[in-house]
Amino acid sequence: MAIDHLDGALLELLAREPRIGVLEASRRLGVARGTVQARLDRLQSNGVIRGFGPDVDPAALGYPVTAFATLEIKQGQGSDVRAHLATVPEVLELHTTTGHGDMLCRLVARSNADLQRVIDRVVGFDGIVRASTAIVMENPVPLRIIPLVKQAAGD
Amino acid sequence: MAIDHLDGALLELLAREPRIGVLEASRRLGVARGTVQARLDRLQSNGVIRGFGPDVDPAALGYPVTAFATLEIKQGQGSDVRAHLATVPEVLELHTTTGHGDMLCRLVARSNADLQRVIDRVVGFDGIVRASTAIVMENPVPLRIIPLVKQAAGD
DNA sequence: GAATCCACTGGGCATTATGCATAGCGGTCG
DNA sequence: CGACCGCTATGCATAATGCCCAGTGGATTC
Repeated sequence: MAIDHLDGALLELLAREPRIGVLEASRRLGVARGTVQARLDRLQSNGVIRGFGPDVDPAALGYPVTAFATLEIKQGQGSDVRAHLATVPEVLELHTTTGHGDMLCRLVARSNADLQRVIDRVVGFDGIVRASTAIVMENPVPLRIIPLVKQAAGD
Repeated sequence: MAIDHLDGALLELLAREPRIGVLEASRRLGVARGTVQARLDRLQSNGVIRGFGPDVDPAALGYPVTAFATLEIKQGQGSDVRAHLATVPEVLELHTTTGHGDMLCRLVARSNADLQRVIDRVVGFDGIVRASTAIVMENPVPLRIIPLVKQAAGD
């Protein structure tokens, strides 16, 4: 669970050059191959590393528009709405939250016009009372984890 | 840019079993090794595949609390605020948006109490007028891309 | 219709990485 | 003090990689 400095360096290295193997990583870090292998195994069974899935850019797939929708749900309809949203490919992520809305989801679309279609599909469902959408213009900080890893490693 | 069915199957396979190599992938897909290699190269130079970075779970790192904060920014202070937020490790992601707020950011924290510290650090900056935070309770749909890939591949 | 292009196939080859096992070497802790 | 643990270092058989090439089938072009 706790991450030491070597784990942090390993994660950072993997994040920067994901295609390197265990051997190459051990050379870069200046430790033995077995050590890297053991750390990697531990990080994965710990759940710190969930996987190495390909990082796919929706924009390159033809979905350059991203938006966040806050949804208000009719009482007791939560699980129906979850199931409904899970069937929409353009829903990349869904959270239930505290605060003014009940759910927050990340959407992508082919264009601003297409976003209307996506939103209609998302909110065209009985349990959803209201939706408010924020279209993403810029993404100054893309999803990142390294700064947090460094903080977790350096304490 | 356009994704065909083989590309889709390859992406799906890589997402499910990221550690397999080119050879194994070619066996699974029933195509020649060179084909898989060529597709992978193309997908990467296309930008469809950004990389294969390790998927790190903040919760396993000791940050089990996730929240989304909507920020209202003083006119003209945008770039200062962006720079400020980029220095906070707990800010995993930052977007500028249309709508009621001006920015939306994803935060993590060690606990609900710790979230207060993070928020204080985030909003303790001159250009930020107001912040409203939604704490994530559940994550029924974790960040996913496969359904979208399938849709992009199957048209 | 014929020539051309292109992606895919299937094979070969040298180099490199992997998985697995071994033994030695400091540390820490009961 | 002895046991344990993580790291180092090395060896070896197996497997994957990067790179090469010649051939084939389908689509495009002239």
